[in-house]
Amino acid sequence: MPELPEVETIARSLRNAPNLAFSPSPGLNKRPGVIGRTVADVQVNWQRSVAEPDAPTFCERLSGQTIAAVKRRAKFLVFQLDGDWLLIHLRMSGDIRVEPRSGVPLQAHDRVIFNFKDGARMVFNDTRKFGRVWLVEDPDSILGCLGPEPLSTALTPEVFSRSLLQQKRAVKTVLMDQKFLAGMGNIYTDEALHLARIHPLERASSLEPGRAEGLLSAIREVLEEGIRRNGASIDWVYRGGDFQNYFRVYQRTGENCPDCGTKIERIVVSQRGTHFCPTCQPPMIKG
DNA sequence: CATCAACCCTGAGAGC
DNA sequence: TGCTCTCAGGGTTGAT
Repeated sequence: MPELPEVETIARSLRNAPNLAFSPSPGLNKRPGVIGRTVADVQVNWQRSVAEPDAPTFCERLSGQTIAAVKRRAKFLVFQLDGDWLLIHLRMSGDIRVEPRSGVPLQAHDRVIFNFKDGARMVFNDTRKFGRVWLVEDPDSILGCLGPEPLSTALTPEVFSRSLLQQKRAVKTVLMDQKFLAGMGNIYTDEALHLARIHPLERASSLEPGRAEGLLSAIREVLEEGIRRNGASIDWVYRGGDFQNYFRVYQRTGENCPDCGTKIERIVVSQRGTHFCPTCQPPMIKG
């Protein structure tokens, strides 16, 4: 599922020069981007993929607007247009393609198709239909409640530690709370907790400053490695990344811990499959 | 406020 | 081989 590194990878490819040639399987840095392209019309194949406004208004208002910039905030793709902002959340199975409008057939699960005036199109494909698109005047109406970006220098170890100390919930639950920290998902949370040698069920408030700082470093390390490897390609959505080959614990239940060899265990935390090493990440002894 | 379960969906994988 | 069944999973919503 796309988390911060996957969305960042897609955002970067969308910022590539728009005049690159379309070819069957180009590397991520050779795919044509969308900056400067103008929307001609929009086709919605699944109404519920459009969160706001209603689908007909969404299509009508987008027509004629030009993409000025593409950014990422948390797991959102953020497109700055002429007056409005287009937001896309890929959720579990969403993906974005940029391709020619003619000569290339649409695919199964193509939900929203943005046709550009220059003959290209951007396609939002989403097998499980969990993803959403928004068209809003003020992006903060959707993004305003998000917590800090984990890679931002504004998030200092001191700030992070102080925030954790105020949270009684399990540390994994807290890290995945988008209001607390923006962009972490199940994969990178499990990976970061293993790297930091912290049990996923430990109360966040029990992490003293030293371990909180270690946790922030681990979060940044796994996110940066994910971005460096162009994200992870799993859930049958191939995005060109290969971080899935370097998971320490995620979906490795019963396999050996890369650090100590103990069998990786799986539990459920906040309704999410959670993978950890019982030796490297021992439960806190209350005292 | 914290916690928890249901919900939205599809297809992979298991079981038969 | 092919059918049916179970389940994962991000984020939202509603119940406890």
